[in-house]
Amino acid sequence: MLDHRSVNENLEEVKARLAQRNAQVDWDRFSSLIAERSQAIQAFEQRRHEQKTKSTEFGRYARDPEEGPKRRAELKELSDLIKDLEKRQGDLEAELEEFMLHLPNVPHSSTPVGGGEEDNVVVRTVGEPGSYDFEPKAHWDVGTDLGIIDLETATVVSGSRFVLYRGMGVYLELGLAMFMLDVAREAGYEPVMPPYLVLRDAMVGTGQLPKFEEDAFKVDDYFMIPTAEVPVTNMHRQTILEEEQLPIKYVAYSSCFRREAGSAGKDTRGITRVHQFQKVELVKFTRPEDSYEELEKLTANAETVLQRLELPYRVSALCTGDIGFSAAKCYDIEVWLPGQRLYREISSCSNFEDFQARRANIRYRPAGDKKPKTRFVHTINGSGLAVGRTIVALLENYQQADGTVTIPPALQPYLGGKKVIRRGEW
RNA sequence: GGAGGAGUGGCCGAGUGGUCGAAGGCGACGGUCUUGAAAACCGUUGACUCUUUACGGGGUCCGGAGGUUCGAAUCCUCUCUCCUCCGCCA
Repeated sequence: MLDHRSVNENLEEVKARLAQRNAQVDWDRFSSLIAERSQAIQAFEQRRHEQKTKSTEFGRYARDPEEGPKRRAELKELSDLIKDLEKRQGDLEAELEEFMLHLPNVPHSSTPVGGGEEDNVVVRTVGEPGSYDFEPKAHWDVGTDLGIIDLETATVVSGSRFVLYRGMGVYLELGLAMFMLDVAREAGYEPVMPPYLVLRDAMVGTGQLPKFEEDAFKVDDYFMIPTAEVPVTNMHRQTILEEEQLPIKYVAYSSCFRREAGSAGKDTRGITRVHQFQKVELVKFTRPEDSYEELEKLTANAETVLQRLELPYRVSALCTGDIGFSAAKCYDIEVWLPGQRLYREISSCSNFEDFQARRANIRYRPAGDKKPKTRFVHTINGSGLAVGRTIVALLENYQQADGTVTIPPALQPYLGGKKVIRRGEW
């Protein structure tokens, strides 16, 4: 959420910046809300002050047969008026809050300006796509032939857009997760396994709600997490941290659940877009002045996984038209998939600045000075990595002509020393 | 699920209708004293928000929401969380 005061102070600039990300905003409504709210608050507070003064004074006259009833009646009238004023103030504040919750974040100055995916900027390409003396297959063929990905059975059990891993597919999933956790641990992240069901407030805190409710699965009053970013970022909601604690770094392993509303027909083959997948997520809480440096580091931490797995990839800076609702800056890490001959997103690393912190009310107290005012932290997160898509990348990049898949050395210790995945072996 | 109990400032803990944002203690910070430190003593010490160039002046918040009242930390209703006992359970 943006701060309505600073938006109001920099109105023209914010208008222009949000227009770059194609946000439709009723700015006239914003301006009138600001004015009405301020007016309502002042009216209420003025009367409230009057009431406090007179009520205290009333104590002296309460039992006076002359003054008592007279003053009581007068105060009753004032009290009724105040109730109306208070309600009006509350209504306006709620309306402004609702308005602000629907505004996306302002893109950072380093975010490329552009209308859509085609305007994203590749900032680096790492590793060379391998060469194959046969036609590399897509992962759905490789995985199905090996018997480690069973899409047909998943459909029987749960319908479309689900995956069922079996045999070595299971160990691949868990081994990769452990490997990624270790990479993050080396970089100083504390491991977390969060709840998969969260309160509505948590979803509002990280920006999934109220605007994107149709994207989430709901169970009773709970929401199923679309990413561990939600429970992990909200670990510190409504709290004031000490500056010495920052940066706080967590790595979480969790399943993620997404409706994939609005992506009908997109990526229907294979396991790149399913309703449930697992992901290792990196989350940081930092001082504002450090957040962009920390974003670079976090992105590098995610890249380490690909480098050790020796998978070719590239990193793109998303443009203003393609960036997520809550993000000010975002890098996508895309892994090369020879079977499909394309780069596919495997991680998305974003700096939200204080956008989430303001929603979830996550602050810190600067060290040093006598009476430091609390400030909002900056939050950063990124996948490190999406496990399912990493399996996709391994299957497509390490497939052999005979249908087997070799396991990169860095991962072998996590798979009991196994070097090759063969059909029927687990 | 049933029966009790409890939620107050960074922490502990008083406070059952008015002058309470809230005693007292601890902690932290500043100062006096000291060669230095400790002790002692004095002082400061919540968040948010409106208004103001500034100085300042208001308002809100005692788990949350609503209600009663001229006036609520205090009374009422609902709700959330935690603790104890019983039941159930991976």
